[in-house]
Amino acid sequence: MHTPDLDRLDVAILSCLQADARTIAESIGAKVGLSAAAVQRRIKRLREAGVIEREVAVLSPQALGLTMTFVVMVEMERESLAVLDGFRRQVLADDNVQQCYYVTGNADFVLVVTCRDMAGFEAFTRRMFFDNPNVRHFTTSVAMDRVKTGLTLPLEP
Amino acid sequence: MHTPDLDRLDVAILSCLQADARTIAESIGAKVGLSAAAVQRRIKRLREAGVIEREVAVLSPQALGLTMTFVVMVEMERESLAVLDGFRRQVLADDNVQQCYYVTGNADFVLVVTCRDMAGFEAFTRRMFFDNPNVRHFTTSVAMDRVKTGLTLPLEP
DNA sequence: GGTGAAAAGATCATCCT
DNA sequence: AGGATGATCTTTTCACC
Repeated sequence: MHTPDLDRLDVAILSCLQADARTIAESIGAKVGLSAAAVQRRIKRLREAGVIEREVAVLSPQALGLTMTFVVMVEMERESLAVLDGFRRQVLADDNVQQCYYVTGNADFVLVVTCRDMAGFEAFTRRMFFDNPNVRHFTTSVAMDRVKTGLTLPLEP
Repeated sequence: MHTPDLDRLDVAILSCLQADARTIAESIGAKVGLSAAAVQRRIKRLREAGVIEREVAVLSPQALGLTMTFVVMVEMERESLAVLDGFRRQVLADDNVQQCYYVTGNADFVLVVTCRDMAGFEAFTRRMFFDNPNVRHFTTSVAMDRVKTGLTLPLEP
């Protein structure tokens, strides 16, 4: 993915859409000083260029009974490609893993995990860590508050 | 937020919408065995109940030139309510902070930060940490790979 | 929860600068 | 080339069953 030829208008449009993907083209146009049709065309381009990856519904974890969030730092036994790739696949397949980053430093992976309750998290640690001989160590932090739940990217340098 | 009265149909609808918020009611209806109008009505209810918090466009960090992602653990000087709240506000106001969790354990906050480059991250650490006497210590992990970038919540227990 | 008409929005071709 | 205008189709919305 390359060529980010984005002018101020594009940025303004993206800013609207990442706040609310259902904002109609007319409103966006009024805000940025463009006709509705022009806005639509730009949106189409932005979608095709992959700048807008997709449009999704953000669900309330609370409403779904997922009241607990954890941040888990995972350290692997040996950092072989096979081991890392295996864990990666496991992470992608597990619905309780909301996010996963492969990082430098002491830990190898940082996971954000949502669970219904502590029992759910225990079950998660079992299948994810204890049943996996490649996991050397993991450190759990319980999230007391989701201060910011990231979806919006900074559009201006 | 309460009332989680979600039947299988609701869950199926939510599953479609969190994958693609632009899925039209007709397609969803065909998939779950409901008329388009019925699907729309349920979606409206889910929105009003707050189960669907919002619908957003997911933008490509790469296309926006935000090639670097960091996971930062932050430890505050004193855990007074005023200090924590001040930092919270700072985090919410900073566009480079994609996510922030207030957690138990050694660290007080876990941040996911996106930046254009290392210089951008340095500027970030300055305004966020070095210029803040309440920050005792922070540990940075550079994300080499975003294995999973969380938007989908597990809908089935 | 289903059906059908009306309203709203997106899409496309065309013209304009 | 990029942006405005108007016809047309799709999708949502709402009354009613």
